[in-house]
Order: sequence, then C-alpha cells, then structure tokens
Amino acid sequence: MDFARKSAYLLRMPLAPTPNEAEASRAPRAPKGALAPGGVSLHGEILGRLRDYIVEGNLADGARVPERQLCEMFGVSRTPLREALKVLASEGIVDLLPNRGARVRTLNERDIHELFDLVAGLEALAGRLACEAISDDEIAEVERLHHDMYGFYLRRDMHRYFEANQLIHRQIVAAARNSALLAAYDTHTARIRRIRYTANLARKYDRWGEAMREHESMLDALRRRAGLELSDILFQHLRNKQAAAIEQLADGHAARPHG
Amino acid sequence: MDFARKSAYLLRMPLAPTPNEAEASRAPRAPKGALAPGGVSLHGEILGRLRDYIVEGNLADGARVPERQLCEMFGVSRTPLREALKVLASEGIVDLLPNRGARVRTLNERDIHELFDLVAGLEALAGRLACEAISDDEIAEVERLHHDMYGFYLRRDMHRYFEANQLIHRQIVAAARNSALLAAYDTHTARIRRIRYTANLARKYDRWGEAMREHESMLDALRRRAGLELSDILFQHLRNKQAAAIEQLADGHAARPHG
DNA sequence: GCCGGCGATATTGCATTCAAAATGTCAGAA
DNA sequence: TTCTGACATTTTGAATGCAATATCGCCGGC
Repeated sequence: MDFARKSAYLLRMPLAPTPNEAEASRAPRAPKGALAPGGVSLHGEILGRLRDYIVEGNLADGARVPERQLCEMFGVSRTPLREALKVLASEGIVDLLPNRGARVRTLNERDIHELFDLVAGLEALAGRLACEAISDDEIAEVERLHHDMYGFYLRRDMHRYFEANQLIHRQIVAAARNSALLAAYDTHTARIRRIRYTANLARKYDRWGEAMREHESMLDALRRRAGLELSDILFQHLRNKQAAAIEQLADGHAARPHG
Repeated sequence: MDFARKSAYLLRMPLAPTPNEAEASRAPRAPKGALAPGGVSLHGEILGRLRDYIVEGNLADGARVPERQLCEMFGVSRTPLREALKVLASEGIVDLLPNRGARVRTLNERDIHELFDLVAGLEALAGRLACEAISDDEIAEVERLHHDMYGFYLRRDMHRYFEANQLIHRQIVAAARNSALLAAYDTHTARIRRIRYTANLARKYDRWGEAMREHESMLDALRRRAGLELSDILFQHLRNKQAAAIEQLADGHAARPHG
C-alpha cells in the first residue's frame, strides 16, 4: 500500500517556493493547496503521519484516539497533534466529541454510498477535463500502468493490482490539470481507501474480471479523447465498485456483527 | 437547520462581545462530518466565525492574518484560533507560511478556473443525483426561490438576486441527499464566494438575463427529473459564470494592477 | 539618495500548565 | 448481588510561557 500512503502525503507537500531545492523527478507534482504542511512544521508532519496511521487501519473503527500515547509515539507535545486532529476532523477521518476527544470515524453503509457517489462524480469530471488536456505521453503512462495492472490481474496479485489500479485512477485525475480537483479527490479517496481495498480483496473474482474490462474501455475512450464517454465509464465503474464495497461491508458485518 | 449550532452559539455570545463582526444570517453551513464544531468548543466556534470573517472580505487578499488582534477580537487565546487556522488552510482559505504565519489566500486566474470547474462538476453530480431523490415539495421550494429571484431580477436588486441564486443552487445540491457532496460543495463555494458575487455584480446586464434563462431551463429539467439534462445545464451554467468571473477578475486587475 | 547590515521588537511555533469535565474505583444501601 | 453515589484519577480544552524566527527601524557605506 505504498502508493496510497505516498499520494495522500504528497498532497500535503509544501509548494516550497525555494528554487534551490531542485525537486526534480518527483512523480506527481504537489498541488498548491495549503503551503505549510510537509516537513517544515511539526503540525504538517504530524498531520500526514497521523492521517496515514489512521487510514491504514492502526486504530480500530470508532476507537478513541489516544492523544497522550500518540504524542509519545510521534515525540511531540499535544499542541501540534491536536491541531492535526482538528484538520483530520474537517476531512472526515475522525469525529470530535465535546470534552471526550477524537474517535476514528466509522463509515456506515450510507457514508460509503455517499463517498463513492462523490468520488464517482469527481472522477467523471476528471475524465471530461482530462480528455481536453492530456498529453500523448501521459496516455502512454496510463497505458503502461494498465499493462502492469493486467499482469497483476493474470497473476492474481491482489495487492499490486490494487496499487496499479489506484495509480491509474489518480493519473487520470491528475491529467485533468486541476489541483483543486486532485486535492479533493485525494481527500475523499483517503476516507474510503480501506473499504475500497477490502472490497477488491475479498470479492469473488468475477467482479475483478469485470473491472478489468471496464478499464479496457476507459483506456479506449481516453485514447480517443472521448471526454463524455470516458466520464460516463468512470462514473459507472465507480458505482460498480460501490456496489461491491457495500456488499462487502454487509458481509463483514454479518460475519463480525459487533462493530 | 443547524439549531444545535445556533443555540450553543448564542449561549457563548456573552463571552465574545465583538461589535465589528458582521455575524449576519448566512447560508447554512454545517457539514455533518466532524461532530464538534459549532458551538460546543471554542475551536469550533472560532473556526466558523473566522471563516466567515475572511470569506466576507474583512481581510484583504494576501493580507497576513493578525493572530493577536483576532484573538482579542474574538476574546480567546491563540490556541483555538491557531487550530482554526490550520483547518482553514486545509480548506484553502488561507496559506500557512513557515514561521511567518497565515495569509489570506489570493486566487489567481488559474485558481478560479479550477475552482469553478470543480464546483461545476459537483453541481453536475448533484443535478444527476437530485433528480433521483428530490421530492415534489423540494421542487416546489426551488420554484418558489426561482420566482423570488425573478422578482429581484426584474427590480435589479442585485444583492437579493445573488442570495436567492446561491440558495437555489445549494437547494439542488442538498436535494441530492449526499452530505459528503454537500460539505464539499459548501467548502469550495465558500472559497469563490466573493469572486462569484462581484462577477455577477459588476457584469453587464446581458449576462444576467442569460443566467435567468439558464435557470429557467434548469427548473424545467428538474421538474421533468431529467437528471443528465439538468446535470449538463448546471455544468454549462457554472462554466458561463466562470467565464464572467474571470473576465471580471481581469477587469479588476486592469483597474487596480497592484494585487 | 539608496542600499545593505545590525540591533530592538514583534510574531510565530511549540511546550507546558491549569481548570473543567469525563472516567474509573469502591464503599454502602437496597 | 446489584445499584448508587462520593471520591480519586485521567483526559480534555484552552491559556500561558518560552525559545526561535521574522520584521522593523536605524545607521553607516557607497
């Protein structure tokens, strides 16, 4: 799950107006969102690390976020950690309960439904914009990723398949050349990352093959720069993932009824 | 709608006697995400008030955010104010410069272009979803607002027209019954609110009439619950606003070249 | 006259402190 | 036993303190 980490992290990289710091061949360019976070301020670093820590599932759903313990773990005082928590709350990663601290936000079926719809909308928009802006090189890059992914599919390498998949989607969103869109995409995909993964992971393989076919037609539309078509394929593709994720969630609940 | 927010807010009032601050009745904004903000915690209250304060233009573009002064104004210490600033930074309202505090984020032409595209995408999604979910009563409500707006248009009451306009758009997004979408919509429209207003305000009236016609067809599509059609109208409508806003921005720059 | 260094001041980022609230413990009554 | 309520402990939310950094004003050199 390396990429996943990285993407959310890169999103918060500073715009670093310091030119001497040649940021040469960094894969996705940092959007120009809030300038500070990254490595400059403790707050920024803690924000990224804590987000990863939670998103990757180190804290159970609904668990309280142990401030003092995390402070020790990160080696900082409570101030920057609490600042990070406020931001994570605004991102929907945690809930803040008055006088009772932060808890890891539990996504119920409705939340997941909403988030997938939202991400589907963002990807649809991205597909439309990307077809107006994407370069031949970028298309070639997507094709390369697609090819890799196909290999992982054939070898049934779930983990790498998932990574390549994420990368393709993000690449398309990035190709839209809209940093606000990309930032929103990263934020919201972070929220459903775990779900999405397990949705792919634990599914019967038939959905997997279906997803591959959908990706084929995505690539086809992208090559022809058929914006509306690509937009529609992406939207449907996400909605199919949504269905799989929700089904998966239901199964999980059935198996482990105590949430 | 957010009674909880308001009531707790009123309770707090005696604490912060700030006359300078226009705490007018603003469009409701209470994404369901994080639970705390609102009125329970100082942080939550300050977050909302500071956001309004900035979005409403009380600080100039690019101006530094005077921590100490705002603390006095709100009657709180620096801690909750700084927490709020981190959140506003993650929303793109301010930039955080390492060791140099927060500055009001200046939107350049490209930012505005991106934000309008993003909001257009969100509204397009909302239109699609809303047609699946909207009730007759909600449609009637939109019609009522539309009628009001038409009255303001005829009377050339720019301010109220603008308010009704915003309300219509938000109503449609709300009708999509997707709180994540609504929250994202609120966040991103907040960022362009000033621009959007002046775009309408200072424009020649021809665009105004055009906008009214577009709203007519929106309403028509909504009545027929023609999701894709509404989606497209909204997208185009926003892109027209975008063009107007950018033109407006260019004019402003020409008139006041030092930004 | 303008530019660049230098010290004084103000501001920032983070740690620490403190009061209020929640949580846990346990004795005693029903 | 199980419930209740007082008390001690922990945790939270916000204020304050403090070192590091930036900003401002002044001066001399060119």
